[in-house]
Amino acid sequence: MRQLPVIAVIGPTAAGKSDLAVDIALELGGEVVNTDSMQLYRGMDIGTAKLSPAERRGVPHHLLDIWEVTKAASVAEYQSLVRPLIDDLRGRGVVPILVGGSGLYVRAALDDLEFPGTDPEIRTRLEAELERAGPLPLYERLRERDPKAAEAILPGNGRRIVRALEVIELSGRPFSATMPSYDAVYDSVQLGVEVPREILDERVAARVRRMWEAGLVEEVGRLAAKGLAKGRTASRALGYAQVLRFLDGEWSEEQAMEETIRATRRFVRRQESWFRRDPRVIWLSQQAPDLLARALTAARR
RNA sequence: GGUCAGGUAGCUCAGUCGGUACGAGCGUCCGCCUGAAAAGCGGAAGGUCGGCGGUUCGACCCCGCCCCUGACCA
Repeated sequence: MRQLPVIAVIGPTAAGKSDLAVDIALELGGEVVNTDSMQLYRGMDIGTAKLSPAERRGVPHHLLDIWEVTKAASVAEYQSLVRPLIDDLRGRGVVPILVGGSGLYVRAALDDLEFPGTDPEIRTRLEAELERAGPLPLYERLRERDPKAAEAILPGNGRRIVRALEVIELSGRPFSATMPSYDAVYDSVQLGVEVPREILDERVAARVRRMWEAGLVEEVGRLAAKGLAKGRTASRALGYAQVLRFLDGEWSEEQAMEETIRATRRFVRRQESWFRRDPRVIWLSQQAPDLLARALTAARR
């Protein structure tokens, strides 16, 4: 019997990916693999809309709750965890069903992406320079050393410029040598869950309000005690960043909630434009009554 | 009823001592980004400057009347 492809359920926040993934898993005897950068954090449950154990309906979920909030997220590290996991599942004849809205993480799992390494010393030095002189001098240097990379990165994007220069210095090769492609390493199918924008925006607002009712503020308070504010990435997560500002007295609670809705909407737009450009994605309307059937058809091709 | 303040981009507001609105932030739309990707970066579209008259070569800016909003007085 032919092995089923790796399935990835992608799409914007609040589109209904997690539930569909469980549906598919139950149908195919698969297991779920998280591709969401923030659900990797332990204790970040309400704000990341992590499925509760009951909602997982007995389907094993992998790569949830593996990082402390003080840990800085890293795609490269994520890749080193997810690849062996996928291999293991396939080895057992289990269909891996990836779910999550972190586009780069999905690519890191599925595609032939290599992350050239990092060096704290170089990184620190470049970041200090960025702080001191702004992005332009760094950008000029990048243009000299790697014109192709400079073309892909905008002059004001300090963070990306620093990373490119770091890679060049570290590897002695141009950053552009390892730039992305759409070459998959697995036989895979990406299912994009699509929701009309107006409806999605409403779902986002409703979901954020529900998070508040479910105790997001208390959750953030608990994580704050564990050093959330010091976490370079976790403290920036949608909802968490805003509640931290509320807890600091900078914003009212109402304001924190409104800002969370606004920021989530912006995020949704970015997710859509990221996923839209990948021609391999098979888009399915979340509204279709036979969504699961369509998803299974697409998965079996 | 009176006094004062104000009516400029979808929203909140700058601005022009009369010479084609340099507007800004937010929102909207579009896009970019390989070790922070729920982060980071960029581009675009939006205005007959409350209405009607008047003064002027020329008014969003001056004058008159009107409408609307807010505060205060009665």
